[in-house]
Amino acid sequence: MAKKSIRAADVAKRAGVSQPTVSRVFGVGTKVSKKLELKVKTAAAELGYRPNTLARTLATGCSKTIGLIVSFLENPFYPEALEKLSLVLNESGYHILIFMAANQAEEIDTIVEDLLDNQVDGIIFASVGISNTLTDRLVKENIPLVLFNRGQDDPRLSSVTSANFEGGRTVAQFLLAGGHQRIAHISGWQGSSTGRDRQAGFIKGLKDAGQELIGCIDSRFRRSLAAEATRRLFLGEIIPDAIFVGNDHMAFAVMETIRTEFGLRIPEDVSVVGYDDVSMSEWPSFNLTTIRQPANRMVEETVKMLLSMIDGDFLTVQKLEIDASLQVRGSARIPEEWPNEEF
Amino acid sequence: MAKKSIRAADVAKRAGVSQPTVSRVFGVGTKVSKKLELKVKTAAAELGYRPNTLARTLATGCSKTIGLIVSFLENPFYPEALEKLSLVLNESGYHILIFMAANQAEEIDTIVEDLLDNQVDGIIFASVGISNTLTDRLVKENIPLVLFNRGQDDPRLSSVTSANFEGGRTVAQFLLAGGHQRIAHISGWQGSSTGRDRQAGFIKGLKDAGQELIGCIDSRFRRSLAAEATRRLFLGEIIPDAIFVGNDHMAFAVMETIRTEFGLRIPEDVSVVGYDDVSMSEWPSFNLTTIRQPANRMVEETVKMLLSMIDGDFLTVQKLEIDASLQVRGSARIPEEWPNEEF
DNA sequence: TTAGGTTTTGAATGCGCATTCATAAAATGC
DNA sequence: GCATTTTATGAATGCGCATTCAAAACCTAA
Repeated sequence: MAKKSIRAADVAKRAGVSQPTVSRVFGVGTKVSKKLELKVKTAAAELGYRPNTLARTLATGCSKTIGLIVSFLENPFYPEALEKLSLVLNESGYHILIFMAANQAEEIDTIVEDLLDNQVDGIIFASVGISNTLTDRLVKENIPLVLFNRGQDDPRLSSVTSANFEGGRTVAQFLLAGGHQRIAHISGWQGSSTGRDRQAGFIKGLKDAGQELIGCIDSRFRRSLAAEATRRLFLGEIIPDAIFVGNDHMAFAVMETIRTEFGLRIPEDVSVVGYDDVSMSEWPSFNLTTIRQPANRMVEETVKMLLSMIDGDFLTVQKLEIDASLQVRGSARIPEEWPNEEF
Repeated sequence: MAKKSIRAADVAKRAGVSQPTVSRVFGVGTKVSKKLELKVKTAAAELGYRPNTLARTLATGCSKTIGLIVSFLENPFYPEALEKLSLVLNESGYHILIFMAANQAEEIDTIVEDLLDNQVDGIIFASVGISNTLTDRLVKENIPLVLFNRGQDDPRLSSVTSANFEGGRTVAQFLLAGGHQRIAHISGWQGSSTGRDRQAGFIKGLKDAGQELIGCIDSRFRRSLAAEATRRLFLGEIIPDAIFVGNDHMAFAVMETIRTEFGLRIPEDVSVVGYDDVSMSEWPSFNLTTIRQPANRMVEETVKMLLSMIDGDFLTVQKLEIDASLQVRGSARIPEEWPNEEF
């Protein structure tokens, strides 16, 4: 059907050399005399030759593609990260085989099988967890793997997250400094390290000052659940004067619910703080005070880590936590004495 | 380094058959006696054998992966579409090699080369254009290709869009029926068919009623430009009482600028209508009246079209326009007599 | 029972490239 | 100028699977 593609052998014949020579010209780290190289290159150009990546992969065992499993794409943090990830990986000559996943273990397993069948050189899990048995397999098969924005206890797993615990604590200090007395938390999924750590840090921060949460609801990073949680909080006995929400995506829903369903003002009546600092946070409609999770750096570190694992440096296995600082905007009362470092 | 992988030949030896027999068991449309099939399958299971997709691709010339080039990921329409695309393609047994692109011809060319080197079976361009020379190449090389949410005149190109012209016209009729007198348009990129068609339809709709735009600014689907355009419009001599914005993504910026910078109310002072109906449109903060572009159907049709082209049915080449209806919400004055079909 | 026909199966080959190994060419030393 | 080391090249082989083709096994009918 399609016109037969030109192979290295065709170029070789035209250039009057052997096929391996052509292969060497287009390969990396292989040497050919200037003279032949020129002949080969012109012949290749005349024929419009391009090496077949697949054949190369089959021969070398290295595909220059990495598998990416991502979920929660409705949270703008992930499209943003995805875009950067693509950029950085492409710069390093890697391709991305992408899969969307709900967060079910069996589904992940299937996807990973699929990735392995396709000979990916490494895998990035963006905001998805991995089962123990799957970890066993991947480690045994020596497949480099990094968890992005999600940590797991297993010491064999590398991950890049922000300093979620610290971030949560910072928020607590900020809200306390603002004199809030009735603080609640609408948390991210407690089945995820990010959700747990942010919450734990937050609670710790309150506790250190002798305060306790007046309410804490797991809304699993979902807008609808966050809105529902907000309703429960504001229909309760004690209504909060501050809410820390597990990520920005949910925080927007919380803010809207507070405003439209309860007619309260932000931050006059209620302070809201989020986590992520997605670009939407600075939209005037939200102007959300939030913990800035630097997607750029997280992506860079993720790729760096993965690539060095691919290069065989398994000492790279580590759990990296990127600093996460508070981005003060207008959705939460600003304490008088708060150090105004940001801007 | 990694444990040597088990090949079909290993399974064959263990099952006491030949390698081709194993190949036939795992291939499609190939027959093997029940007896041998069982032996092979148990042997394969015992060894944990999985066929190497790459080798298969090399042998068959069909990779079961499609290349996806996408830009404007900051517009939530595309993450939404991407997610569905992934779902539908995976269901059909296809994988996605994804590339982000700014919209520059040369960059696209490079990406496409890359895709071809990787032997993709087909390509989807999501919201990116394609040059004539590239079209020539792809057509000559017989690479199936579908443009998603972007049309081009070239008769050799397939595309799936919504009925942008009609959509634009509908908005015009809606705003006219609402009695608006000073209507402006902040358009999508006029270098894209979507941007042009929506604008053309809108203008036509106005013209048919004897009205004209009081202002029309190309904001190239970008938030910042849309905000800037809004400022220009509202600082002008005649202040609009209605604005049709080329997509929701920009419309949000327009609404915010109108509210926060000019202190005007929507829809009392100004009506705003968008295009796409991304999920954010129904958030209370925006409650945006907009043209609903059914991502689900568009994705399904795109995949259907692409797959039948891959199956060799090039009669499938066509330009498909999906119906786009108005989703009436609260961001624009609702005419008394407007047929309330939606919900 | 045997000729003719229908399936099944295996040996051989190719997909396009990289790599080992042996040989030829060039460069170096004295 | 010759022996020795270094470098450049080509023939052969393998990556893992699918497919052609011919041989073998199985059926069917008379």
